[in-house]
Order: sequence, then C-alpha cells, then structure tokens
Amino acid sequence: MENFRSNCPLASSLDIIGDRWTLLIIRDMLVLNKTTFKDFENSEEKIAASILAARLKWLLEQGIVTKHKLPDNKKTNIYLLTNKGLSFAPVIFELLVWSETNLRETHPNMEDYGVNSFLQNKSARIQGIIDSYQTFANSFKI
Amino acid sequence: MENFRSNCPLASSLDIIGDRWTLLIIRDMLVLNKTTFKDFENSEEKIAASILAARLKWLLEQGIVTKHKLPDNKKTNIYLLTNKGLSFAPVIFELLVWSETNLRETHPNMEDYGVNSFLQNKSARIQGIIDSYQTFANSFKI
DNA sequence: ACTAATTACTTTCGATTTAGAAGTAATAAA
DNA sequence: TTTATTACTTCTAAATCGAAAGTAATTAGT
Repeated sequence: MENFRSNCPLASSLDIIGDRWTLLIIRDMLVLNKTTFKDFENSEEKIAASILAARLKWLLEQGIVTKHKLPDNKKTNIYLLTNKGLSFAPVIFELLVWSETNLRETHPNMEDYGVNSFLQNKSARIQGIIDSYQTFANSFKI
Repeated sequence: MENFRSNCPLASSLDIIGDRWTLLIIRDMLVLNKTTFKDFENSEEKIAASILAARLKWLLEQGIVTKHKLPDNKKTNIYLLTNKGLSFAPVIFELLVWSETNLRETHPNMEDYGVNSFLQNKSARIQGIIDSYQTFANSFKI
C-alpha cells in the first residue's frame, strides 16, 4: 500500500507520479498509443528495463494501467490506461504548455507540439485526446 | 547547465521539476506565501535541509525563483517566484484536480481544496491566484 | 521440425541520490 | 552579553538508479 507523506492533494499526486519517468510512460500510452513493454523501452528517452518494469508494476498497483493479452498471442502484454490514468491528460497538457512557453530559449531543439496555439479550446482538445484514446483502447478489449 | 534527455517538451519539464519535492516548494510560495528557508523547512512534509538547499539552488539556476534581502535584515533570505515559476500554477492546479477526483478513496484524510467545484472558471481562478501572488511579491521588491 | 529472433522481464552491481542528524557561522533578539 | 534564530553545510547510511547481461517462454522464419 501507498504511504502518503501528508494530507495535501498536491503532495499526494507527487507520491504517485513525482519522478522523472512515470508521466513519460503515460505520455507514450496516451499520445503515441504505445502498449507493450518493448514499445516503452524503445522510447526516445531510453528508460532502463529494470526501471520500466518497476514503474509498470507500480502503475498497475495504483490502478492507473491495466494489463491484457490478445487472444492469439501468449507472449505480448498489452498495457492500457484506465480512467484514473487518462485523467492525467490535463496535467500532461499543462506541462507541455509550460515547456513550450518557458524552455525554448534554453532548449532550442525542443519539439513544438503547438499547444500554445489552442489555449482557448483547451478542455475540448484534451477531451478529444481522451476520447480517441478510449476508442483505441476499446479495440483491444473486444 | 541542464542536460535534457530528449527534445520532448514533457520530458524536458520533468527534467526540471520531475521529483517529489520541487513542486511542493513552488506550492509553498504560490499558495501559502512562504518566502524563507525556514518557512519551507517547516512545511507539513518535512523536507530535509540538505535537499531543500539543493532544490532552491536548482530553482535559482533555472530562473524559477529569485533570492532577495530585506533592507533591514542581513540574515533572512527571501525567495520569490519569477514568472517562469508562476506559470507552474496551471500544472499544480491540474494535479490538485487529479488527486481530488482520483485519490479520495485510497486517502480518506486528504484535504479538499474544492478545486473540482470551480472547473468552469478554471483559468480565471488560476489567474486570480497568480495576480494575488504578484501583488504579494511586489511588496518585497520596493 | 528446427533454429533464430523476439518479448518481457529479472538479476547484478557500481554509481548516484536521498534523507536524517548533527554541526557551523553569521546575525538578530532578549 | 548571552541566547536564539536563520541559513545553510557536512557526514553517513540507506535507498534508488541505471547500464549490462542473463533468462524463459513464445513466436517467426526456413
């Protein structure tokens, strides 16, 4: 079971995802539709297999992801975001906004997802990403 | 200087604040109007002095906070958020929303800031917090 | 059917980071 | 002038990270 440092909801969220890797795994799932251990291992940031295994276990325990098999494949595990995991979408979005407005100078080669260009329909855009992920995820659950 | 893992803006933001403590220091400043080393040390989560010193140094280097003296006091250092630091407000807000919607069951004693109750005027509320912090911070800069 | 490749990890181990405790130097308060 | 406070630093054990290699089961290729 988890050991929360305090009763502060911010501290508690950081007790769950406050490290350098966890939100990147969720990004891989939500934005890049990655599903397998191998997919996550191949991410741009080159997470070590031992750390990835530990994080996936943690995310399973926390109910942020679920683990599935395809009917015709006994080897590959499919990881999918739950609603609890999907609701990190606004957090990820705001972190993108922060980087794109504040980090460009120190990090000129950083990619531009253009999140600053649609700050008005923000919540609709985020909901769109969530909806399309749910469609994607449901295709595995048949 | 900073060493970004990748060109992904999400990964880059986590390279700056992706740990268990940094956003809590920013919370202390933004929400609780804390300003001094001692203030941060006394926070509910009991950060170790060595870690606090390292994080404040890092936040200074990153231009997220500035360090000031009051004219009549040579001992106390006043830390204030820059605009770069203030723009973490939406991230903090969304982490609060996430906790309050997803963590109540596993963490019954968690405080309720009621952020879910004003999801419509979200950006106005966040701007209000930023504005009132700026007023607060400016009072130190005279 | 046999062999090679792939997937999903686990194990090992040195390096780095964390976190608690204690210490210090300068300043401020009593 | 003594005591307390502030803002740290230093030390150290413990925990975690991360790179590399290893393993077992499964799947793909010939």
